[in-house]
Amino acid sequence: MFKVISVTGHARRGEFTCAHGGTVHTPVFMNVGTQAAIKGGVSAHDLKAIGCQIELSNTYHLHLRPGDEVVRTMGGLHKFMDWDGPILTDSGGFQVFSLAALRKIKEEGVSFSSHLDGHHIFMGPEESMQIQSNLGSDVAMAFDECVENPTTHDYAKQSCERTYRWLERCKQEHDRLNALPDTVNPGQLLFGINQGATFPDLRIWHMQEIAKIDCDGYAIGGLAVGEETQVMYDIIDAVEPYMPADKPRYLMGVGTPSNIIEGVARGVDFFDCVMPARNARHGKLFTWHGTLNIKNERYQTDPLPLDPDCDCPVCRSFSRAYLRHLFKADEVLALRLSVLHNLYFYNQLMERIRETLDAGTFETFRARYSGKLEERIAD
RNA sequence: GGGGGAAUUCCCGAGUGGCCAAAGGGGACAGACUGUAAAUCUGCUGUCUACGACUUCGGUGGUUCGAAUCCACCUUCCCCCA
Repeated sequence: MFKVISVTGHARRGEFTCAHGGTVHTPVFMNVGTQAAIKGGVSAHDLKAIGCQIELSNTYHLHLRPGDEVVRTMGGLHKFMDWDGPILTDSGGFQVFSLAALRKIKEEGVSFSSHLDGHHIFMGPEESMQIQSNLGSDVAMAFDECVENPTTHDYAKQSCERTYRWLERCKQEHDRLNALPDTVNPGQLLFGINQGATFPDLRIWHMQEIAKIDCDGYAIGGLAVGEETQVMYDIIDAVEPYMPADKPRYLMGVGTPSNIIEGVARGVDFFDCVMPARNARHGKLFTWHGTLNIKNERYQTDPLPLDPDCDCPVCRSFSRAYLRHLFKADEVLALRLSVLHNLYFYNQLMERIRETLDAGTFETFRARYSGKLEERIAD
């Protein structure tokens, strides 16, 4: 269920509820735990402490390991990872893009060579739905093709027409599985995904078509894959008027803090991105004053917390000098603390966005921070 | 006391006459990262008035058109025998 509480320009405040957890307040950032774990040694238990409302896991990866049947046997993803909040599963569509060298696309679906051992895997709309049903996530994503950038209009057209046909099959299979007596999560929702590369005409056509299929939410996929940032914003602007206003909107895989602020301003409700976790593991940390690379020599004897304006568990306790030391000494704690901080920052960013939307000061917030939060911290 | 071996750029370690400012690791320094094949990948690591020049391979002195590489002595370290 989704309810729009208020609209400021195009930006929306909303409430989302699903089979698990309480109310998800949107706009929201989904914390990414691809393999039922946040990389860097962060467990589902830690998610609460860093303000995570909803977690995201991956169909392809969990199908390969441990296997969705295993997860089903263990009672579903929520029990398996001991997270009782909402879980959205990505469909494997992104792996059609990221594992391009290892797959072949046909109308029926996609053949992959497992990146783990090379064995043959077939995944089409039905398989993706079955796996996500076994995982028991709260939101299943439609199986789509995330097209690489750049591409031709011809290919993008052919691809998003196929993705449309795949959504019809996803919807049918999803409804069938949800109705089975022993399904893991009968309340599982389905989100459709808009494609069309960087071509507004295809994007709009595709959005209009998938809106006719009754999904519980709609995502914009295939962006932030190498195109200029402004192109991404332009596509969102073009598609947004055609997205059902009463359904949640999810901008997949995005993005930087500024991308998120700009996405919210354009009417997006859900985001997810590996960036905060991956950058954290690589020592690049977000603060309200800009980014910093904690491994840099300048922090060797810096007694300040990562961000003096952050009240996350890491900033409350540890100095930059200590964090830097942990990185230089290859301690896994460096990864854990950094990931906790960056995810807290992202979750806090969303909270500030929601607060300023409620207070009517979002545009001030946007003007102050959009385009700024990725810049290197000033001395 | 006798015999043998070794000293290379921050570290380890290749290199035994020109293709050597010197392989390869490591470390240091810096950068990238957008629905995670990423605790990964990339660059850089003698000096400079920098597509060229200069100074380096324990020290000094030789041989040679040319030496990190050959010779002599010196210094330091390691191993074996007493």
